[in-house]
Amino acid sequence: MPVELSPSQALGLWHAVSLEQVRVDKRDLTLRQISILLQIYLVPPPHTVRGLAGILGVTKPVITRALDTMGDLGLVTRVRDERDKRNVIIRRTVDGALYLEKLGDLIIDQGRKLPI
Amino acid sequence: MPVELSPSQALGLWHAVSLEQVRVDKRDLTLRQISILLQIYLVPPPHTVRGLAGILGVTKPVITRALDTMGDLGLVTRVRDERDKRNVIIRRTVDGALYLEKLGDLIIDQGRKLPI
DNA sequence: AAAAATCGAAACGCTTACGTAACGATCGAA
DNA sequence: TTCGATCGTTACGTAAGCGTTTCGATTTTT
Repeated sequence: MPVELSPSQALGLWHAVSLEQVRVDKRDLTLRQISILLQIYLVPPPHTVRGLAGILGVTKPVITRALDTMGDLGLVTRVRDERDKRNVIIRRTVDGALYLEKLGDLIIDQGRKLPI
Repeated sequence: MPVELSPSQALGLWHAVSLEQVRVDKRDLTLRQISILLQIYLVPPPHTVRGLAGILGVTKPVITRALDTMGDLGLVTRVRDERDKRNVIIRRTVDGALYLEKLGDLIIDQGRKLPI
């Protein structure tokens, strides 16, 4: 059941959500960080640094730094993989789930408010 | 004619669009920058630094810096207001319009691809 | 057991962003 | 005309981002 959007609806939705998110939340995540966060929470685990780097098309240090920052913000955690100790498994947190839950609500709300 | 989205559709859409935008475009704009860009292009002018700062709920230097960066990227331009020379009018550019047009297409495409 | 491959992180120098405070330029009112 | 208010920018020190390269730890291969 796809979602059909007009050009004005598409950008209008992005506009309203981005604006409200900026107003509500002090944390100014980059698009990369948001992508990582959504990937971790919407796609079944396990998630590794290398895997995320490949999916986003960026280098590994980019992922490491994003995880550092979002870790400080409490949005994700890292745990060593005990089966292969070279790997690090990225795990979800309650705060991260809450952050995305609010974002989802925001998208739904702003979608309802769209004109035309 | 509002857009009705389920929670999974809302976050799924955001996920797919963010991910693809990161992959396609090297410029990693922050949510603040994207908000400014959309505000400039979707809301009738004139746009001033102070006005944008008020709308986003941030300080003026934040806007100035975002305009510096996006100006370097060719996404916006600034012109002195001749009627009141204290003001600066932020103007759209061809590249900026192109950037948002592609983003709009991406949102529409990913909306169509949404499952459920 | 030794060598090669792989993982994530750290180091490097540089760029961009932040918040707060101060700035010069300009306008409006006293 | 002078004084205060308002505009956007700059300056300051700090934090976080980048790409590239190197690193230690671990696993796999030979």
